[in-house]
Amino acid sequence: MTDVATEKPRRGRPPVSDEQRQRQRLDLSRHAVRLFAERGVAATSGEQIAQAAGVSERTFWRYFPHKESCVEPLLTKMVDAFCAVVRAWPRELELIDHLREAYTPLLDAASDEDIEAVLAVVRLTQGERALRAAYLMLRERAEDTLAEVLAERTGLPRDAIEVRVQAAAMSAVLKVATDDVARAAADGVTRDTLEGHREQIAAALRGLSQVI
Amino acid sequence: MTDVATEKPRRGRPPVSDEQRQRQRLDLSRHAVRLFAERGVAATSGEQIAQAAGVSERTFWRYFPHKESCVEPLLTKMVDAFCAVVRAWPRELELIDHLREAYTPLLDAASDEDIEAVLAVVRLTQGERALRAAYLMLRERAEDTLAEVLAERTGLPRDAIEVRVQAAAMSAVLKVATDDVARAAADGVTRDTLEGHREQIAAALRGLSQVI
DNA sequence: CGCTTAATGGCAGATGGTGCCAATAAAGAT
DNA sequence: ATCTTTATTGGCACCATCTGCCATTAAGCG
Repeated sequence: MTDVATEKPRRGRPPVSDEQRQRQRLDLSRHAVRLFAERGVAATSGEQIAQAAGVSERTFWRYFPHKESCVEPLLTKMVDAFCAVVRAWPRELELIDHLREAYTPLLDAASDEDIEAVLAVVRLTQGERALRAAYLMLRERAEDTLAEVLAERTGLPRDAIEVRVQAAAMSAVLKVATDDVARAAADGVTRDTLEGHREQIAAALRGLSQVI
Repeated sequence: MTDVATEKPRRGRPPVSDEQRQRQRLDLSRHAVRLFAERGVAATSGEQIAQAAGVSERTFWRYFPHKESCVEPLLTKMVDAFCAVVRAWPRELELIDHLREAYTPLLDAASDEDIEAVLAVVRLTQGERALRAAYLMLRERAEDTLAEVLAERTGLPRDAIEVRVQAAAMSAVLKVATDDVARAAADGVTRDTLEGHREQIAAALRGLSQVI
């Protein structure tokens, strides 16, 4: 066998592409979040979300295992952006400096027109327990990515306690700073609020090194 | 009015004491966790938990708003113990030293005969998504307590970003170390595993200060 | 024992979420 | 164009989760 996935005569309807599926999820996500914000999570039924997005309730439940996971597609945008920046962290630079010059995912409007939506979701998680739980789970998944980067950097094994605790701490920094910027953006996102975010992260990192 | 709650002729059946209620919750909690461990969360219905504890399903749902919150009474034991130790942190001591001599909640069997049960729950949260979410929510609530202590110590306001990020980081340290000790205690809790826990926390704290 | 209030249990009902099957859609083969 | 094959969708039945409502019971007190 030269390639495992090579010889496939491929008959019948092909499965939809992964990007296609993600786009569908994102679309459903947007409708769900809008409804969540308007009337709260408890008062929004899966049927209503499905109807708003123009699909049957049954297929809605196929795209999301739980109602609260509707926030994932939007929230991962932010978390993934942070992880990507950390992954690109050059050895010779201090983290704080690297972030200052590379972490602009919220400013880079060209790369993401959902900024307001993402911040709105983060704000929602501050009041809706179910959404907060989903958010925290997402963050913990992201810790694995951070741990991998840190492991490579320090030469320690991926599951060394130092590595994992540092990853968790970095994640905490982003969490606190993000909560703040989301609150600050409650009434309109201005350039200032977004630029303030980087300074928040910087301040948080400085605060972190003062631990003990 | 000398006291707000003073003049109460108190007629009719008195409400049960708070401790009584907590004990009932803890009892339900133990049954629930045992069933969760035996057959998984999804395969355990509220009705079964109620039956095991000898109450009606209706009153079970009055004690716990969600099935997963059954783990709270046991998990708070551990989180609260940590918070209490941090609260007693004397100004003149390094945190790491204070913890070394004061953080023995898991060793102090006299104060808590549920050690094994607590560790079992932590282990459960590592495989059951729903329980993990409840655990993370609990931890985030505890961050407020930690933030309060840190605020008092540093003189900064309770909601200063440095304070909150340090609280989150401390919480992360405990989380990672606790996950480890729970895993280590998978086959029986020995004195060694428990004493190792303090060293885990120490190692984690050292790792934390190396961030950047 | 009556009176008052709190806790409990039972029942109905909406919502969350899954398994199953029929219907439809999208491709290649004939 | 039609047939065959496979993937997605929708509809339906069904169990579990959780809530509101009311009757019943328990616990105190005069």
